[in-house]
Amino acid sequence: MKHSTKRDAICEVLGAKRDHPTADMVYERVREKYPEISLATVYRNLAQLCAEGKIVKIGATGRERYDIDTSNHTHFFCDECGDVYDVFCPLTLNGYKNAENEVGGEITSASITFHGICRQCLAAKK
Amino acid sequence: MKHSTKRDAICEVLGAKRDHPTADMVYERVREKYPEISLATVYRNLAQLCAEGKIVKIGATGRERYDIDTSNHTHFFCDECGDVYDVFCPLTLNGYKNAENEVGGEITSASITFHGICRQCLAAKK
DNA sequence: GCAAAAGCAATAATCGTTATCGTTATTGAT
DNA sequence: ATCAATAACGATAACGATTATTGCTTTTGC
Repeated sequence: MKHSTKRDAICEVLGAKRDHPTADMVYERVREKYPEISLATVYRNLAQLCAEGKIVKIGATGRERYDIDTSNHTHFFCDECGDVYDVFCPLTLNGYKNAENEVGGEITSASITFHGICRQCLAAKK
Repeated sequence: MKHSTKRDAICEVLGAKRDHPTADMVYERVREKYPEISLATVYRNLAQLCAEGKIVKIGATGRERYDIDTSNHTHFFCDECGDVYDVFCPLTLNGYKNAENEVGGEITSASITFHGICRQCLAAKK
């Protein structure tokens, strides 16, 4: 992979505000610096960075979101505003081995996601 | 909600082979009995049944899958063949409360999904 | 500097899903 | 049984997110 100014800008955007932006959001933010960038370039580079393991795609149905933090952590989706927050506190899943026995195959990963209402939306509701 | 022959057929298909079919798969299977059914009708009824809580949509990025079993259980996605299997063995998640404290909001649900290689694909690899 | 390879913008195309619209089936009251 | 209200229907257009294509432009190793 060659060096690219646009890809740098995309990484910079992902690092600056870690709110797990969508491709569109990344596009809008990069455009502030490079107004000529194309949405296709954003998609292409996001896919490329994912393939390289430099960023991670968060499985959000309908609209994908991207996270530059590839360390092991969980995500909390606010069902009210749609924002995504990180959860770094340690979580343990018991019964994992039984699950593997039940399916008979090999479980390579277990993903946990939280849904609910975030602090701000909770406060706004009162 | 009025009674409908097509909706019955869709439920029947979902009940017959519980392999968590996609809308397309449901469409193909219902067509064996009702060749004139439209894909739109399938989507419409699947959405309706979901809204009624009669079936459940499995969050599979890109292509949704449907499950007539609304009881609490987990899903295992085979990354090789794409099939989805049920996991009924009990799982417990520790650290849940800490997560809620960390985000400050209210966690209403936690979803767990497994990924890996199913029994068949594992056997085929040897 | 120069040529090869990767990157780029613009845009067309694709995919899964949803909305629209004119017609048909189901229902509950007569 | 009839009839009007309304939900459901099929066909298809539209939609939003993403991917592929194409012809041109940077970047890089030499």
